[in-house]
Amino acid sequence: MNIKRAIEDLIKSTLRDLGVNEEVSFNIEHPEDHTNGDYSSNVAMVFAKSLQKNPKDFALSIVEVLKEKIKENEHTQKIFLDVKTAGAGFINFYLSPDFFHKSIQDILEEKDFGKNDLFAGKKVMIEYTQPNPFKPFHVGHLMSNTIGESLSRVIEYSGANMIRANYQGDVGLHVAKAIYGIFDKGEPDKSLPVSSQAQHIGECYSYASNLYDTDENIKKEIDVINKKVYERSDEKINNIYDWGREVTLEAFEEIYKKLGTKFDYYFFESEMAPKGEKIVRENIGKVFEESEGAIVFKAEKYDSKLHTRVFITKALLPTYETKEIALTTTKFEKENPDLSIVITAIEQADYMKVVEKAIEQMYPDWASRMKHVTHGMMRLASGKMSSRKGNVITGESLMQDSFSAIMDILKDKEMSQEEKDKIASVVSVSALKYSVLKQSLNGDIIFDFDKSISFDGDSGPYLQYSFARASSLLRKVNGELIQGNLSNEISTLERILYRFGEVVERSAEELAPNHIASYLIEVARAFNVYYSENKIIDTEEGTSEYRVNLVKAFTLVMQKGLYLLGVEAPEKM
RNA sequence: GCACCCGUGGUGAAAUGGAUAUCACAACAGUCUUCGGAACUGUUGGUGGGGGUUCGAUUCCCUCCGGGUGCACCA
Repeated sequence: MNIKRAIEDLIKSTLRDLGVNEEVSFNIEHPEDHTNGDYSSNVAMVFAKSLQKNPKDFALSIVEVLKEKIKENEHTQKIFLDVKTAGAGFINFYLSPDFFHKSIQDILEEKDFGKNDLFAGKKVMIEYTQPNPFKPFHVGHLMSNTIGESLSRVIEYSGANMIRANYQGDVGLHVAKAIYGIFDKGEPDKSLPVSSQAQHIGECYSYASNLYDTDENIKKEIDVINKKVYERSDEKINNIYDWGREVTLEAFEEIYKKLGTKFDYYFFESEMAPKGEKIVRENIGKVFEESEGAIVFKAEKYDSKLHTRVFITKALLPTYETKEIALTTTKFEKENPDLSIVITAIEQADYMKVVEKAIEQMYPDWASRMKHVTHGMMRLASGKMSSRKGNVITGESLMQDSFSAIMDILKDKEMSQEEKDKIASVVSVSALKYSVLKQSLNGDIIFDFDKSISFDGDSGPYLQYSFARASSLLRKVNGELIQGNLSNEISTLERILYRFGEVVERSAEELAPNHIASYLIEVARAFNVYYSENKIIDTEEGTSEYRVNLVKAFTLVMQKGLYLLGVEAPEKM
């Protein structure tokens, strides 16, 4: 049952009864302090002004009618304990113990508790991660992947048919740099795991990249390699290219597996260039124009805040912008999604607006279904991370360090090595993902290694720990359970578990996973407090069935919530 | 220079225009015969400056200051 919607309906019908026909939006929210009710509405204050009434008085008359309506219906009579006014004109709704007890039962019984239909019947394509073969998989990619996977799950849970896509840059100058570096520093030992080989290639890239900026002759050599890669005219280069592309892509695949992502589509820049170029050339004079020898799109003609960008260089090479057009049209031709989301760091924001404006001129219907979601940059204290300069923390090394730190904690626990590996992997991924997802997407993340793998307080492992603790508890329950009288004292845990669905819906609506993360922290805290204050398994008095159900409901919500963040819920850790 | 994003305790963050601004880390003080201490309880400390809109502003508008990102042939 959707209690929030029920309250909204009650208020609306009350307003009609009072002769208020205006359509003004009002809030229904949870007061921070539950002594102010489980739900609270500002409806009286919102309408007071236009109706020229005193908000407190108006609130009182609304409450009077509300109470009548609640009494009229047996169902609502059971749900609400009280409705009253407070403060400047708030109307506060107090839910009954009955409601809370029933809500625990609902969580246990409803198969997809917390689901909503915001995206019901919609096909949504989402593109995220976008690493480049021959370059390291750095923490920025980890961030994009984490956000993309979580959003995918949230939208999916809101009813959509999700299609996950990745776009990888397998052509361009960075490839030539890496190949030059491999020529100079040698190939890695091919018996090593692909991740080590990929790491070597990444180092070769950074090495050559520095030389490219500082040594004029080497720059020329790399430019020659770049041309040869493009033409596929040199067998030796082709061999290295084919091997390097495969190895780095395989290494990415291992990372995706650890992170729990599986893509339905892999798009490559190499496939997009010819198609994009054709589209751009066909629209010269209509959308694009020649300027200084290049083919450009003057976006400022359509929107003064945008700027001109080059789509085909005067050396006749298609740019990233052109490939993006091909990528977009390919997506719509293949899947025709109702919504096409692309997730990148915010540095791409203006670039993407220009490209979207160009697409709008040619394919207005598709353009209207595009949505660019940006997130802040991962930053180090020392400044921006750049794989070009080599001052990156790779996603791989970070995951490894996090893994080792957890192995250290597990070393004295009694479990098999295999079990420890599994747990360390699941917990380390959650530590990293949570540190990204707990905050809103805007704004940079100041990257602090110790905090990103912190295991207590506001962290992913804290969530998992509380889940494992509850699971352990449930394993120990045996024997006859006592029905007993249910208490009228309602714990914080009971007061927030039923809100899960509201939080998921809000996250889907705003495309903001951080709401789920902060909700889960509240839930975990509430559980840990409940746990410390209440005896669940009671060998003397007997174990209460309701308490066991409450713990069960907690594990179900936590498990589903962790899933939506892209994290597993281990029963032991 | 222009555009966009961001300024919240010492640090990192939360808060849909609402009530006494919420957490975590750090610091300090407790809980330890534990249904799993990766836990629980408590203390100290905060909205960059100035205007405006509003019954009410961390939130919206203007301005200044500070940080980040982008602005023609890279991706």
